[in-house]
Amino acid sequence: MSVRLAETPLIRALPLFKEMSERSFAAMMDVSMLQRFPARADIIREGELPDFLHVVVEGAIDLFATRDGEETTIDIVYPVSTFILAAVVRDEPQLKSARTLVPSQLLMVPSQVVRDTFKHDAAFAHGIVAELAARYRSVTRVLKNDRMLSSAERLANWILSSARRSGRNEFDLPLEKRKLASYLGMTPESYSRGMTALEQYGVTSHGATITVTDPARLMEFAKPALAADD
Amino acid sequence: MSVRLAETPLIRALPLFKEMSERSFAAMMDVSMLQRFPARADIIREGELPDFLHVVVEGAIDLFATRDGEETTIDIVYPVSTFILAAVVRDEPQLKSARTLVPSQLLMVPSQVVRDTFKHDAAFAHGIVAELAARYRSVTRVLKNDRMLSSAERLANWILSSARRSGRNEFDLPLEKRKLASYLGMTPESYSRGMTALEQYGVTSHGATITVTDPARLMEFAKPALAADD
DNA sequence: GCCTTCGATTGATATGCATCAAGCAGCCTT
DNA sequence: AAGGCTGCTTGATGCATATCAATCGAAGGC
Repeated sequence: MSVRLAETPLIRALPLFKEMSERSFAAMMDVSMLQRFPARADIIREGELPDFLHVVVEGAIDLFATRDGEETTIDIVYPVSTFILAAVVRDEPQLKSARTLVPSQLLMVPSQVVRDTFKHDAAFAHGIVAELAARYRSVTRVLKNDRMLSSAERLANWILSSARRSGRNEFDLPLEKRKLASYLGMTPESYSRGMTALEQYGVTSHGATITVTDPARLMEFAKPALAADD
Repeated sequence: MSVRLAETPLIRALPLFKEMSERSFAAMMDVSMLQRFPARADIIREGELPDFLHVVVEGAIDLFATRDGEETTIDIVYPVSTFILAAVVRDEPQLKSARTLVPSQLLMVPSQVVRDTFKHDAAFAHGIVAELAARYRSVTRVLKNDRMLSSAERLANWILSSARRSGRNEFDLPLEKRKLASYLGMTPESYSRGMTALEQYGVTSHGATITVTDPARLMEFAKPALAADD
């Protein structure tokens, strides 16, 4: 049940945990678990109270909402970051479900421990504030994009940020196209058509590889004023 | 420039400020301002760095995003609560603009002071965490509604929460219909048509007064699984 | 009390995107 | 190498909602 500190350098380095005292961190790890899950494993379900704060150590997590059997992907989380922090600190029902996209390793910190620790360790509280604020801004951006951009523009903006993140003009899709489509708030069909539409704006794709051949042209189309900072 | 403590009981009672030490609170008020604005006054503009954390003491604030001259209302804030907290704690550009909807009174706390105080006053840090988490969940809900509900369903859900909040089956619109429409992510025309469509589900409206004549029927239509808690 | 103005409504039309329905291609299995 | 599964693409159609345009109606000014 307990996690050895030797296994945690990546976690310790997270903004959320970096500044907290060695003592609280050790105590927290002592009651946490590091667990492996296969691909497509259900991790948490919408509507339930959060038992654990989760940290993605390895793999990828799909955060999605359900209604009438329909799903929409709200966020996709990669190492090393956390999910359902807000539900944990408020101890309120989760608004999203989570499942692994690929085989993943998760650190699970009992949520009561998170709440207790953040009351006693100021540095941890600051980490939580920074993380929550960043996430808040991120959802806000998604909402703005959904409301004000066409599906092709959202796609273009996503390609631009992915290229920027990778530091190159060519990169591979880190997930299924259908998931990406859902994440961008559109159907797989619309994603596909959007992609062909973007060809005239300096994007080509072969299989899972996307190449930005004319970044300036693409930016002109995407008008990435809204694009990301954090 | 400074705010006298006698003027602040409402602010002091806010979850955000309630638990903090008298000393930090007094110091914070000492460098804050209480200011009145007429209706439709611009308060902050998207893209700028936050100079102040704002608290709506009186009136109503429209938080909106702009693009190509188009606007969409992201949130509407009533007394007594805060806005642009996330941008303040991260000291990053605001993602939304704000303007008064009606004559309003705002408390303005210099953002550097907010950041300093939350480093020294643990109780204030906790308040910020709770507030941020609540807001995060609230945007998440809006996003889910936008993605998964039809415009009429969003409207129905909004009516149900408004009725619940007012404690009665009849209530008055607290703002222009066009603003409400934008807030719900639709045009004024769609709002209007949505309203007539809801008549067969137990809602009538005359002018700015909305009456839920058959709550059960309306709930059946709205399927308010996603509705609010906080 | 009438006129002006601005928002709300209603109607007609347009369009973006979803949905439905086949094809198609890569990949795994045998 | 053949078959079949799965996910991607492409085409045809439909629907929800935006857009455009006109009328209506209430609130405020003169």
